[in-house]
Amino acid sequence: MAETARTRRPRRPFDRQLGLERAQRLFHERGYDGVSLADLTEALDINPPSLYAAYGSKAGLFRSVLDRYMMDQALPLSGFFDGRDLGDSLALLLVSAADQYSRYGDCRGCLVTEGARAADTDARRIAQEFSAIMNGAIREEIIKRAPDDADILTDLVVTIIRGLSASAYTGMERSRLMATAERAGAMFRSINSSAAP
Amino acid sequence: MAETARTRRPRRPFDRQLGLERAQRLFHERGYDGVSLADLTEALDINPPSLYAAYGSKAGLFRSVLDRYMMDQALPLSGFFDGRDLGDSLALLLVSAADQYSRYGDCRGCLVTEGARAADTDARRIAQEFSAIMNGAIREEIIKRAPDDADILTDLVVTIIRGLSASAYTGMERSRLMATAERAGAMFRSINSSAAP
DNA sequence: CAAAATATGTAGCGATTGCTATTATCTCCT
DNA sequence: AGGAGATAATAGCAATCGCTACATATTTTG
Repeated sequence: MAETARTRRPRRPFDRQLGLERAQRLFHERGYDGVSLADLTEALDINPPSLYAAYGSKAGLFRSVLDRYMMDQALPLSGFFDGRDLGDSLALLLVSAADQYSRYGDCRGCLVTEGARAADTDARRIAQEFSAIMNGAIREEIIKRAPDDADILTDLVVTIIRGLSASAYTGMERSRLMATAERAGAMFRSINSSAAP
Repeated sequence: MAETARTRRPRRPFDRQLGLERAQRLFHERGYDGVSLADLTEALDINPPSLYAAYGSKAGLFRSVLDRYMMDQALPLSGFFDGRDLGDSLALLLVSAADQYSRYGDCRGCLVTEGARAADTDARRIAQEFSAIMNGAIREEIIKRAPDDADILTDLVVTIIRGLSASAYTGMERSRLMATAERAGAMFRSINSSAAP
């Protein structure tokens, strides 16, 4: 071809880990549907073919991002539950979630929870896989302490966590979110006295 | 013009109220971002110019839909609060929300709450306007009964409602959602004994 | 009954979507 | 140094996005 490009700009292989980091930030700030390929390639400073070679697709990149997110942002569940009674553990879980969901400036809420209702079918399915893993892990901890109430308690905790994520994502300020989680947690502390039907 | 169309199909003015109904269903099932103009014009059985003449834009149609939704699906707040103590009122509010969010087949969760985190900027802003109205109304009822705790209690109830909407929207089955709301409500019933700091 | 006003259907706009065929450049290995 | 293989950039694909100019049909009005 005639090759207009004397302006062509060769480069060294890009850092895929750094790319994941930047993509995570974007997805977290704007949600899967709110981020376009163009946004991603610009943020990672690469061209579309590189992105596809590295991550397979936009949804594939999202999956890799969620993997990374689960690795280094997943709440240390067993740490919450060890050496505390169930009510205190669940309270701590809620407060920790609220803390994380409002700690990082524009990356509010839970990336997985919010991703689970993307309009894009693939992204939603992927996020819901991760969501099921998280919820299953919570259930496993609860079932050890309250086998009879594990299902309902898990549903309740997970639902409140989803609420915290939603409130964080839609802009509730950090201090109020934390107070909300504290208050919700306080209700769990009386769990042993009010749990029995 | 040459006019290929002897197949052209004239019609009477379309029913805008019925159009709103069908659009509401679509937005509720798939979310704002998940519904395209093509989806809408097909569902309403009209052409794009008619949609724009009637509702102004996709976002304008969404606003009209939310208006309609608030009119005939808004929970009868004052009914919940009259003649009950605050804990019972809030419990009833949660259970009623869960009931509504899981009652209508594929239209799960709260249209306003879910709309408030659309990727589309306009849709999000519009839904958040309505959300603020709803939350304000809840706060007004609470403030009459517990002026000192109104802010935190409102945040807590609203956050749990958001969680119920999220759980419903992402597919939690009705019986479990209802049980979750019941359980969350039960925690509010002890509110008078545990509310004071 | 004809003209004005209103609302429709046809067709397609420019922009953006996620994605890829092809080509140029780099690194590595002998 | 020079060829082989890997990885990047250019350019642009078909499809869809929200939306609109224009012509045709219907309804209302004088």
